Amino acid sequence: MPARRHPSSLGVGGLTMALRHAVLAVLLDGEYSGYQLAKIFDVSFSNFWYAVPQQLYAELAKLERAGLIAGRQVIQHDRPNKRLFTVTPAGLAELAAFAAVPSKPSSIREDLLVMVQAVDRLDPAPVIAQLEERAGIAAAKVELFDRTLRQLRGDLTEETFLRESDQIGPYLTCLRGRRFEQENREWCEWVAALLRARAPVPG
Amino acid sequence: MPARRHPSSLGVGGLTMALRHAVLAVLLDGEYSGYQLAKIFDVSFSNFWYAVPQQLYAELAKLERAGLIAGRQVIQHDRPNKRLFTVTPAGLAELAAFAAVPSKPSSIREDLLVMVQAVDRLDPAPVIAQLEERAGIAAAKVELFDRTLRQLRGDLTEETFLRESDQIGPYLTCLRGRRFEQENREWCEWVAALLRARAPVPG
DNA sequence: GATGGCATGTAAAGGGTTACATGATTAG
DNA sequence: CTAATCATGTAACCCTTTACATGCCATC
Repeated sequence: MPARRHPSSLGVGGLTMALRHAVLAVLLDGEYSGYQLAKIFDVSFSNFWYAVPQQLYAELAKLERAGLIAGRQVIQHDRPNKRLFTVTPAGLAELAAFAAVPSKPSSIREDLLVMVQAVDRLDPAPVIAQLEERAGIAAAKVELFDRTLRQLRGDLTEETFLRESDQIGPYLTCLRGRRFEQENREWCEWVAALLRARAPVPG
Repeated sequence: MPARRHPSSLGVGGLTMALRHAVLAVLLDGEYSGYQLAKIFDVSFSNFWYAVPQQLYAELAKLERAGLIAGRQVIQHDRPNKRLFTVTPAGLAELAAFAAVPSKPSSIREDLLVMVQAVDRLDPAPVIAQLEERAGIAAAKVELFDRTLRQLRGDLTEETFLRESDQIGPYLTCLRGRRFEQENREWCEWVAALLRARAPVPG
């Protein structure tokens, strides 16, 4: 049986490039360096994708080799030099092709939910502690997203902004992030209170 | 040069076995075969983790070798034989250790959000189509979860069930899944309508 | 005799996480 | 002098995904 293999193309034919399109989408907003992207994709800030710096530097290199982004060196005297990247026409075409293909719903995979699933047979105390901590983290993200939303829409009301601005994509994804974290917060607080009421723990 | 390392190492012999604990948590509810687990972890059913059958068979083999679960052969005459697995005391201890370690928030990684992020520079029509399709999928999952919740609580009201049952973990995670899908549905519908209003498309 | 559900895997490729590594400049 | 921020990577390992593979039984 001859194994049919794809020549592991560095070029554009790939089907499931995960990070690739997220980076392209962010770079549509403007020029960024790997370091700046790392902050945008940081777990405590990202509203639609998460990645660590190492991933981003590797992906930027691949994207540049594939001609989907172009980098330019920026000499700085007060700090280390950096390279800023922009999306090329080929990169925009790649994004358009990506958006035309039906996407699969993302997997839910959350360690905290695994713990809650098993909580009937475990000591609830550490689970309660983690739920309460997570509720706090979620609340902080809600506030962060609210600040980001205010900044994005400037002086306009949300309604006006969404009707007239030509850059609403980041606003819409930020709104989704806000809703998710708000739900997360409410659920964590509610479950923590419930578990506390059932099996009171000191502290 | 001796180790110059960050003080942020968590210390606990940190292997990040991802699926492992999810499987253990589900097997706490009772005996299941790989095939049955595959249905529970299926994308269209799972409320807190998602995995394909191949992953599960591999993980079950590893868990059994590690002594965290025990399998027993069940001879069937009307259909192929199967192996049912249960959690061993060592497996329960592993879960308890897992629950005691602070968990990190899960990454948000959603192709559809990447498309919305970039929608200002793309043809909105396919994005709108996908948002509407996703809203329908989310609505179906909400209904599925509602049926599951009713089944889990039986004749009891939710309040009574949550106060008195000794198996509320699966119910709580299912509630989280329901909330997530409901949010998803509302956001997708809202964004689709907004994009339609801004750039009317035929159809 | 074809389809569909039950039941269990192997192999290869792709993507993500962790650990390790380097070096500049500014603020305290 | 120390820490923090800026800036960029490499390497190894682990996890996930996709494709391939097998075989039984019941029903239509």
